[in-house]
This record gives sequence, structure tokens and C-alpha cells, in this order.
Amino acid sequence: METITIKDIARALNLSTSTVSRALRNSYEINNETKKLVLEYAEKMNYRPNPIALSLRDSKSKSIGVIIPEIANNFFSQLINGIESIAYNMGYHVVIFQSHESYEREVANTNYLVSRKVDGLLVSLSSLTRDLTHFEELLDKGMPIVFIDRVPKNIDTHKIVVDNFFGSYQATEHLIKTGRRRIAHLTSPFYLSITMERLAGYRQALEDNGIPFDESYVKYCHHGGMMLTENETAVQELLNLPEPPDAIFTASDRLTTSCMSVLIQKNVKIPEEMALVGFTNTSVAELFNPPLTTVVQPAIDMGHQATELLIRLIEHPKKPTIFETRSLQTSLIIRDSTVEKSVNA
Amino acid sequence: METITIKDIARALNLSTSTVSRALRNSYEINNETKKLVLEYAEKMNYRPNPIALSLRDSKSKSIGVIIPEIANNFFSQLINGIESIAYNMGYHVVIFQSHESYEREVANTNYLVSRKVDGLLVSLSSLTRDLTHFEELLDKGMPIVFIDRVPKNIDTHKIVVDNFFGSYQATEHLIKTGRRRIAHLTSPFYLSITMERLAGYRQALEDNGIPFDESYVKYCHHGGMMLTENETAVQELLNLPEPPDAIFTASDRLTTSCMSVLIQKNVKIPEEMALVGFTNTSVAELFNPPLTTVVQPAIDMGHQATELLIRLIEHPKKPTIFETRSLQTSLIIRDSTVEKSVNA
DNA sequence: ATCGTTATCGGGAACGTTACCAGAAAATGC
DNA sequence: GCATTTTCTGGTAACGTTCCCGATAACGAT
Repeated sequence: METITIKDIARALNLSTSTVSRALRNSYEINNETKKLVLEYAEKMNYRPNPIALSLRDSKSKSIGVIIPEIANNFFSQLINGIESIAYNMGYHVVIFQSHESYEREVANTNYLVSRKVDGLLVSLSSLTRDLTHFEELLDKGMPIVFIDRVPKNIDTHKIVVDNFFGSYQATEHLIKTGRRRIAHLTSPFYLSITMERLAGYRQALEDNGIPFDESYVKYCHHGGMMLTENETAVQELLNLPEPPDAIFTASDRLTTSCMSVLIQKNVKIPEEMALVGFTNTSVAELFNPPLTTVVQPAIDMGHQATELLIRLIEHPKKPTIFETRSLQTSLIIRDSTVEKSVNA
Repeated sequence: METITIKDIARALNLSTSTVSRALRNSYEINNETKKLVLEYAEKMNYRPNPIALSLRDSKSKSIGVIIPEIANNFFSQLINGIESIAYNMGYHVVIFQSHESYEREVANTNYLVSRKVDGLLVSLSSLTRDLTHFEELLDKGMPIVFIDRVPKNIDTHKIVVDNFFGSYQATEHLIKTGRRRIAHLTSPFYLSITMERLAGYRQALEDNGIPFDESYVKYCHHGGMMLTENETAVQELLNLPEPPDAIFTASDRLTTSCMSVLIQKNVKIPEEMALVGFTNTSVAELFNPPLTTVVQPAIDMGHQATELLIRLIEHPKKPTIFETRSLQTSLIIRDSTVEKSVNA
């Protein structure tokens, strides 16, 4: 029951490997009877072409590499689902690597995937990545890359992002409309694209509503919520302010849940003392105490679109593409963590 | 800046490919000076052996395939982290496939991974898998496989599980000790190993405490909580019972959260009217309303151990191994969803 | 001087596949 | 009836690597 090769078929049918190969690819220059013979025998013996041999020959692998910070994160695991479903339908398979928010591992993963001859790359930058030469060199060599969510500013290729500015604006505005004035912002390292955009939306919403921007209300967490102590410190600092905030708007998934965790631990009442709204794709926000108002990213759709774009790039390599940056809309799901202040205060 | 091959080195140094190959592998039969020459040149040119060519030649890939039901699940994504960290250290890379709880996709993934020449397989069965011949055939051919968590009963290979019986016993006993007598059990399809073991632990705890086992308190959800309507129906049936339960013990991750969701939606007070405890690895159980008592599986450690076992199998193929089934301990994390009945009732 | 040893290297095949180049037989054209 | 297409098939090289088998030279040993 060993795997059968084209050579085996050729021998069994007294044909050459070339003929068998062409028959299997349904080449026009093969006699119909021969074709039928080969096809039937191949079917009977359950022949499957060896993808490794094909990769070696064509320097293609019908596979796409995915480099993301962390799988154990609602946004990214949903993103993978989106990626996988399209890739699967288009005959590609997906190889997933985690950078664990480390620049070194991101580079290592990239190199490995390249030597593994993936046909293209889907990347969401690690929070510690500031040098992008490993991707730039690849792009120069012609490797298709599409960036998702955490995208580099100065690299010209397809990008799929959400309208962070508007998502952020909307969340902040919602907090203002429900009666908050002292709105803090807990966010990721400032050099990430998402950080700057979300910060900008937050600022704009404040300004548009006549609330002065106060730098001391903004906290950057370099580990994106992975280190509880960091968040704890940040929240504590906010609480210690002469005028502590009456709302916190958190800019990422991990940050949102860990911030809520700190607030609960410190017995801060949500939403009475502190309203909370955050970017997160957790499926269980409605089970929280209180149910959490969230800014949800269309992770699956982002995965879909990024994969479509990437495969198009792979399959039409020459076409001098004009690269696009697609910006999808977030949705604000309002729950109890931000109910009207006047009602509850 | 194209990738450099052994042939390029040979040409540049006026050597044969064989010599270069041997020099790179530090063979004893190569002159030290030649070695140095080759090594230095390879280093300078940043030579990396082509893994595809190696795979084709040796039918090995230094990679292990992972087939799990769903990535977007706390248990499995933590499991992957465990798998990945060990594999990474041992020089293997990990290819992840999701069965999406579908038997057909599980088979398709298996075939694909085999044709892709993975060196071994890490598998957690889909909830709809009843026929195991695709794995049995592979095992016969000598492919190393280690099963995790959802394991087949009648296949002889390494398995990593948790002590489902005890975990379940402990959870049920906890419910009894906090004053519940009518304890329902919401679980996965009955033919899964985990289902039977968890059911057995639940029964035993009831019996040991003099509570008769009541079949109408047990509900099997075939989609493992993926279909909300199914759970809703199950919970509704429990509530409609002449003597509705005063506690629900749920047997899997998805089931636990979706059950809680249904209870909240139906305005059932937790824990006063209904206590709740369930198997889940969510990192945010403490944020729930009320904070949820959970049975937590050591997912990362399971991943570690499974991967170690698999790689040992891969690297020592002949050794007539005695297969082991390692059973790790769950931990019961007690939170408010199961506080004393008398206190709150 | 002939032989076996040792050290060092090259040639070729093989892994499975496809593409290019031929070539034979059959069919067509005039 | 002969040249010329058309139709079909086979042989071979190539992708990058390793391994088996030889080959060559130097060097003692007999």
C-alpha cells in the first residue's frame, strides 16, 4: 500500500512517464483511449501527485505562509479561519507561524518559510518589529506579500486593515455621548500602525466634542497586554491621577481583557466608576460582568480578502499591479460596560 | 540575490557537488583545507540547503502535522503553543490543519499531510469521526502518530489525555458539596473517548454521594456547542423537566460558554437558580458574570508531552516501542458560579 | 616492483515530476 | 505516389541533494 508514482503507472501500462504525465494533465496531444486507460488506472490505484517533487521542479509549493504574533488570540484565530477557507478552496494550503511578538522569531519564521518555498506570505507584524528589511528584500525578489491589520507604512504592497481611525472615533464618541469626559486610552506600542491610527481617531473624537486631549490619559503597553504587571501599572497610574478617568478605551484584544481584569481586581465598578470599551474579538464579551462594549474587527473577512489578494498576486506575477490598501469597517457592539452615566451614577 | 545551491559552490570552487556536499556535512573523508574553503564560501554566500530537495530525497520533511477540530478554541490554541515550542526547539516545524469537526475534512487533511511527507502526526479527533481506518492504515505503514485529548480507544499508539474521570468527578462532587442534588450534564457525542470518561466520572460522583443517576439529566450535543440552537434546545429541555436541575456540568469548551450564554438569555440566575461548572480553557472565566468555575486542562503541557513523544517516535523508528497513554491532571478552579446554595438561595 | 592502504575526490543515479525535442505512424494534400 | 502535415508517443534533462561506487595518488610493506 505504498504511494504510487507516475513511474509505476507507466510500467504497469507499458507507457512512458511522459505519456502518463500528459494523460493525467489531460493534454490535447494524447489519444483519448490512452488517456482513459491512464486515468482509470490512476484512479484505481489512488494515484496522488507528489507535491514535494512538484515543488522541487517548479519552485512552487501551492502553499502560503502566515506569520502572526499569536494564535491564542481571538482576532488572529478568526483571521486564520478566514485565510484557511479561501486557501482551501483555491487549492492552497496554509502554514502558520507565530512570532510571539518577537522580532527575531519573525525573521526566523520568514527565512524558514522562504526556504520552504511558500508561494506567498500573509503577515501581521509583531509588536516589536521596527526593522522591515527582511520583508523588503523578499518583496524585491518578487515574493508576494500581503500585510494584515498590523501593516508597515513604508512598504508598497497589498494591505488589509480596518478603519482604525473610525472604529476608534466611534468608540470614543460613544463614551462621550454616554456622559464620559475623562476618557483614557490604553494602547499598544506607538510605532505600530494600528496604534497611531487608533490614537488619532480617539483624539479627533475628543476634539470634535470639545474635550481637550490630555497626554496623561494615554498609556502605551509595549507587550500588548501580554504582561499583566505592565497593564496593572498602567491602570494604577490612571487611577492615581488627580482627576482619574471615568472611562477607558483599550486598543487591542489582550489589552482589553487584561484591563478589565485589573479593574475588577481593584474593585472599580464598571460602568459606574469606569466605563470600558475595547477592541476585541472575543466571542464571549456578552458573558462578561458587565457585558462588554466592544469594537469588533471583521477578522474572517479580513482573512478572506487578504488571501484572495495574495493568491491573485501569486497567480499573476507579472501584471504590474497597483497595490491597494483595503480598509474594512469595524463594528461597535454596545453592551452594559458603557451604559449612560447619568442613569447609573 | 537568488538562492545559492551546492552546485554553485562546486562550480565556484572547482569541486564536485559530492565533495561540497560532504564538506558541508563535515565528512571525515574531506581534506581540512577543502572543508574550510567550502564552509567559508558557503557562509559568505549565505548557503542554505533546500529542504524540498531533501524531502524528495529522503521522504522526510522535518515537519509534523497537526490535525485539530478548531483553532479558534482556547484549549486547542493553547495546545498548539505547547506543540510549537517543543517542535521549534527540536528543529521541526508544525503544519496545522483544522477538521472543523468534519470527518471528511479530517480524512482530506490526513491524506494531504501524508503526501506532503510530514514525519509524524499529532491528532485530536473531530467530533464526527467514527471510522478510524485512515489513521490505522497510516500506523500500519509506520507513520508515527500521537493522539491528544480526543483519542481513539482501539488504536495502539501513544496518547496524551487528561484524567477526565477524575476531573469530572471532582467537578460533580464540588457541585454536590455546595448543595446541589439535581445535576445535569451537557456533553459531546457519546462515542468520543472524552464523553464517556467524563460521563463516568460524573456518574461515579453521584453514586458515591447517594444521588441516583438520572438519564434525563444528560444531554448530548453533536456539534460540540458549535450550533447554538442545539444547545438552546438542550438547555430548554432541561428547564422544562418536571424537576429541573439546579446545576449544569458541561463537558467541553464551546459547550460551556454557549450554555452560559443560553442561561443568561433565558434569565436563569447563576448560581442561585442554576450552578454552572464546565470544562474550558478560556483565559477570561474570571471576567464572566458570575465568574465561572472551570475545569482547566493543562493544554500547553499536553502539547509538550505529545510532541516529545512524537519526535521520539520519529527519530527512533525501529525501537519496538511500548505505547503509553499519559494521563495528566485537570484543575478545578472554583469561582462564583458555584457558590454555596444555602448562602445564596 | 608489486600490492594493499589510506586519503581525497569525482561521476552518476536516484527521489517524482514536467518540458522540450524528437521520431514514428498515420492521415492528408496534390 | 510522394511529400507533408497531423497525431501520438518516447527519451532525456532538470529541479537540489546525498550516497554508492570508483578513481587517483601517495606511501609503506612485502
